[in-house]
Amino acid sequence: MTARKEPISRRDRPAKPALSRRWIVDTAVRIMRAEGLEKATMRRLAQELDTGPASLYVYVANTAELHAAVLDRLLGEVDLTGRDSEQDWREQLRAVMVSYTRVLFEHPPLARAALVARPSGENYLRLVERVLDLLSRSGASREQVAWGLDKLLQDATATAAEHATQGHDPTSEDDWDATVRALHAVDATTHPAITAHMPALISGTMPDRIRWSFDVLIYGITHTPVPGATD
Amino acid sequence: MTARKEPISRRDRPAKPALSRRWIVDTAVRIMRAEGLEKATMRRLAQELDTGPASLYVYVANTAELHAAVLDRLLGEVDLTGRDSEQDWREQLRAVMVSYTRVLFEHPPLARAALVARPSGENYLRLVERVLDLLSRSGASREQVAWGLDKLLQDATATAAEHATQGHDPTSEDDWDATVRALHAVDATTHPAITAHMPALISGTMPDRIRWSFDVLIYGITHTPVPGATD
DNA sequence: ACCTGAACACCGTTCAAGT
DNA sequence: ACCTGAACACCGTTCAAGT
Repeated sequence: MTARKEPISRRDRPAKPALSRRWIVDTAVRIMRAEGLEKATMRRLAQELDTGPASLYVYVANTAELHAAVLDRLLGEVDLTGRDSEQDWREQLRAVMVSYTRVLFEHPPLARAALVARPSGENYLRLVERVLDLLSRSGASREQVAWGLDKLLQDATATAAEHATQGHDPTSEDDWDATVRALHAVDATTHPAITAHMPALISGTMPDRIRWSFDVLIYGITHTPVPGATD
Repeated sequence: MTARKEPISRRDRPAKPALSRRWIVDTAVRIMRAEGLEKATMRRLAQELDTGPASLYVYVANTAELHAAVLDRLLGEVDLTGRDSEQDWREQLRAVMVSYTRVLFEHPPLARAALVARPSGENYLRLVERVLDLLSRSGASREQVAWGLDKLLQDATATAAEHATQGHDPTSEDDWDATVRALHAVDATTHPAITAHMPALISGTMPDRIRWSFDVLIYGITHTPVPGATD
């Protein structure tokens, strides 16, 4: 606690805050919001925190763990309350999933990180608790509810992860466009099914597709028994 | 065609094959099989092809496009034929999806790449054609079949992408383990639903979960009409 | 016209050496 | 004991300059 260094160095710049896991994650979130997750690198973080990259490894094991921590922080923004007027578990669950999807849609690289490094923070557990609670009101078996949770979260996460639009500038939107072009360019003789389904393959707004996916999963989950389940 | 250089340099090493997109992708596939997709970098590829990295950009636009090409090459291994004895479209489709999943499971980084850079190569189109053909035999509407295709491929791709096991050495399996530990450590008072569903949340073998997911999706897809569909 | 050496602007992670 | 400078071993992509 006793100052060993010259007080002058203290006045030169604002007091450098002590490094901590919390402060590192806070900074990573700030950089991600301003410039995207890809800029929240160990080196950049160290620079921002006025230290060397090696120092960060005292508080986080590696980049994957850091990104998992950032994800959990973001999951705190998911709205878990249903509207009070809404009594139906299905619509409350839909609202939670829409909120979760919306949060991930703002940061697709984070959705991709979520597919690799499974989260396990407190906000993730809160989300899991809420989804299980709502889904169990369907009357489906415990096994169906438990396995169904994974499918719901996986579907939303994968949909957000696919939503590339790297810099959402229209110059580099070639990705989905290339697939659409390939589907259109297909020969009707060699690919009759693609030709027959052509308008529908690329139809639908994102909200419509997300709504339909949710309905598909809920219907499937509540009607498909888990193999070997005892109840 | 006329030799301008000393013949001696020709004898020093085997003739350097002419660069081509095909040869680049072949080499990337070879490196991926031997050491994983993460080693199939532009620089490593250039080294392997005895040139500088800049030369590759004459044939591939960037790393994402290269990985998409590698994925399409791998998709050539997906078994699209159902067994002859099997007449049921559902079981034939299941076999195709299991084969697709199996191919991606051998290279999870490729599954992750597939979620980002949508493929559009010939083997991808062959797979799409086959899945649409089989799924349309369910009698579901064109819209349900078209949107259902996306869900089936997305589910299998995301499941493979999640299957991290980076170097499949047991020392770094902390990832899913951490989630399991977090679920177990949860307080029964604050997280009653997690506690109630606990055994089921982590139960099930991968084949059982994959089989159930397929059944959930097929049931949901064939029973959920697409909003605003005309047929 | 076609190709590429060399440079630019970065990465993650480790470990010996400092305080 | 705790922290970190500097190094190691890489990246993707571009562009001026060569053949």
